[in-house]
Amino acid sequence: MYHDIAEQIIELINKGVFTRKLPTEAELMRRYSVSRNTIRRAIDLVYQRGLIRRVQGSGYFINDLPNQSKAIVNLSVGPGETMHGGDYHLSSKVVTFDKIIADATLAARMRVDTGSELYRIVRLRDLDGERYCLEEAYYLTTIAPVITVEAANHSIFDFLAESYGIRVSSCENYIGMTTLSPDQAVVLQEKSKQQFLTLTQLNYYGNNQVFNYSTTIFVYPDLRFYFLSSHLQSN
Amino acid sequence: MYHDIAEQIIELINKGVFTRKLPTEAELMRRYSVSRNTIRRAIDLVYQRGLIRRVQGSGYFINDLPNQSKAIVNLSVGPGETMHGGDYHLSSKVVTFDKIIADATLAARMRVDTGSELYRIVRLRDLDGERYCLEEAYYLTTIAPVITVEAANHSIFDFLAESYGIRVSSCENYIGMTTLSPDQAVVLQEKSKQQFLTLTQLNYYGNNQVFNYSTTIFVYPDLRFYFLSSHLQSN
DNA sequence: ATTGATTTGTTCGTATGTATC
DNA sequence: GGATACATACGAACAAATCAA
Repeated sequence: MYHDIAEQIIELINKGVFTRKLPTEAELMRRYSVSRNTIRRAIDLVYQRGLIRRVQGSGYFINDLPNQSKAIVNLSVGPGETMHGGDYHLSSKVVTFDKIIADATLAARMRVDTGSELYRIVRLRDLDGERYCLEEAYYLTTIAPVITVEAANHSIFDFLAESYGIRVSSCENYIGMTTLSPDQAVVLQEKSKQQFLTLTQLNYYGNNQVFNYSTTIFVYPDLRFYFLSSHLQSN
Repeated sequence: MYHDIAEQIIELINKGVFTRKLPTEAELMRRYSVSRNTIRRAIDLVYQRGLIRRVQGSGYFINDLPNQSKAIVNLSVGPGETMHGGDYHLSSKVVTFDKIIADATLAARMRVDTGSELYRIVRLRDLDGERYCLEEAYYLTTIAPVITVEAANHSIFDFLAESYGIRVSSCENYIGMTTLSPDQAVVLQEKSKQQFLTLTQLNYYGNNQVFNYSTTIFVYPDLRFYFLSSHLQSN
């Protein structure tokens, strides 16, 4: 339930219903007819998404991300809706779609046995008509025996959720830089010497297993990754 | 209290006392003589640091970050102890240390008034003797009237905590790429055409105000930023 | 400047649900 | 099916920071 409440609050923030602050806990309790604990858990989720700051004695303040950059990818939120703001269109074109056998390095990265069968899906993605990224993703066929081409052209995660009830529980993220391989340079029509931001993600299925490994190369100009981190306070 | 318990658990993970899994909640309750709620809150913090995965009915599994890269910066943890693992030495050499007046763009980024007085501290940092990063940081003098050179050569955040009781509550992070300015190229002894990873951070003081703004350029080879994100599950 | 009300933070207890083993 | 282990939800009390009269 607190998940639902969190989503509703997030939607109200994105719609601009809540601007500077959230309502107080007491008011949210009345609004949703739940206990304080439940409201606070919902607010935790909103907070973890990097949308608010919490100030004891004062309230919950909504973060207004400054436009330092044309495009800001919010990595605190789930896959598929990473762009900050909301009004944009992300399209996909499948470049490669086949089954492969995991070699030693790929198996190590995905923490599965060498020889495991994997779907390989390479997609070229555009953001509002402009070239956005090249994504190379691997899925364990033992977990998702069938993935359709339609799904690959839209949202694979949505497909997996609907068909197999697979939901991502947590995701490890690695950000770095890389140059393009000759193949990638051709597909992306970019120079092979230039450096690009890359995001490597390891998605965990509920049963404590990696089911997806992906590396995404971003060619969108002046891109920024955003996320909020909260800190432990020793005393 | 759950902060302290979280730190102890984290230390036990880093020391290798807990390897594959954490003890069960029930056992941790006994061990620390606290209620289940408190243990769960502590575990929440460990989880948010990206150190464990949670699996209902089974337990808490410790993440073992693979060595994809020579250096992995864990951004889920606080400033000053960002490197994964623990056994390393980060040294600082102050390049610039003065007071300046915020111009329009800097003021906008820090969300303060134009004309606010700021400390500017530029530091060159080495990791285990190897050139690591160039950090340009700004601090509001209204919040920290005096910052010593000694502090700048060591940990400014520790200094602020001890002297003024300032603790970071939350931190916005922006990751991108940049080329070096001529000055920066000279200081770093790098080519001005090359691209480098940059991390821009906005640290919030408890009272809902930005007190620190910094941009760090990383020149360490093959660096990766790591963090864990958890996802909302709609149903 | 102090007090009092408001608002979030922490901790306890309890009960029930759900996934895993 | 039963036991174990984590997830969710309610209620209650007090602490601590903030804010306004």
